[in-house]
Amino acid sequence: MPELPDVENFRRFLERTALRRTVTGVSVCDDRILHGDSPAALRKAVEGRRLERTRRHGKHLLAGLDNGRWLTFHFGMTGRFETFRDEPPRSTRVRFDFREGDPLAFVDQRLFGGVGVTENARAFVEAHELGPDALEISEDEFSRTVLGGSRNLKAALMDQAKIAGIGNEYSDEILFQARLHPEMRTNALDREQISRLYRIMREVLEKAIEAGAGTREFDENPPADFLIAHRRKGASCPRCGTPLQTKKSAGRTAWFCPRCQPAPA
DNA sequence: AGAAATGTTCGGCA
DNA sequence: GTGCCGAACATTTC
Repeated sequence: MPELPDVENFRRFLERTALRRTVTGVSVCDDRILHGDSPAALRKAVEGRRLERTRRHGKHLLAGLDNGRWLTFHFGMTGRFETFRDEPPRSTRVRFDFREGDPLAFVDQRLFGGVGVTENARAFVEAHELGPDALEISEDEFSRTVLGGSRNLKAALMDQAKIAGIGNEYSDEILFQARLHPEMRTNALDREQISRLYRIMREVLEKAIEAGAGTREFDENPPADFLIAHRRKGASCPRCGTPLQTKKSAGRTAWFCPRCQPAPA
């Protein structure tokens, strides 16, 4: 679930709770979250260091330490941060203790996320073959790289190598707001449609961030015109009431309104 | 009880 | 190289 808007709010949360604090302890509760790296190496790089800055690229979050290294976080499908006083929350995989303030838990029930350390933030982004962040990409590059070629439009929006940060849920949301069918071909879009899609992509992501994506607040009170909250069986289009349709492709489910997002010719 | 959900990586196919 | 597909990974919820 965590996509660009969620991770942006995790970044802001990390700034509020951990920035300028010194890490006194790192406890790895489940080694699998390190994807083969050793808990000792993580501890050695992080313990005694101060968190000085944060950065987000697509769905990845990095936290800069005062030794020049970066803590890296990916949230997989169920990852999130939580602070606590006494007992760490269930499914805590890594626990960070600070000189002052409450400890921080990296929680990830399904273990698809990851925590690590890297020497170089830029090299990290390159190693993961990530394209520009979805809120940084220019309209020109969006048009040339994301929509270049001839491919399924929804798949193009989710291609992290071309544009980083959009996953299954937000690609559905963007296409719903743009009133474009997920199975349109990228080369079928005209200039005007491309411009509009680019603008709506930014609006959706920004609105989701401001509405608190990734927090309980968002789950309880998602924007009323968003499709996201309706992505479940038996739901209808929040705009016209038509029953939503799904289309499965490569293991992902696309949700869309057959009336607002008519099938390509 | 079995499928579905989600993101990334990887192997296979045209 | 391009584009698409499904499997694998782990876990809980329907």
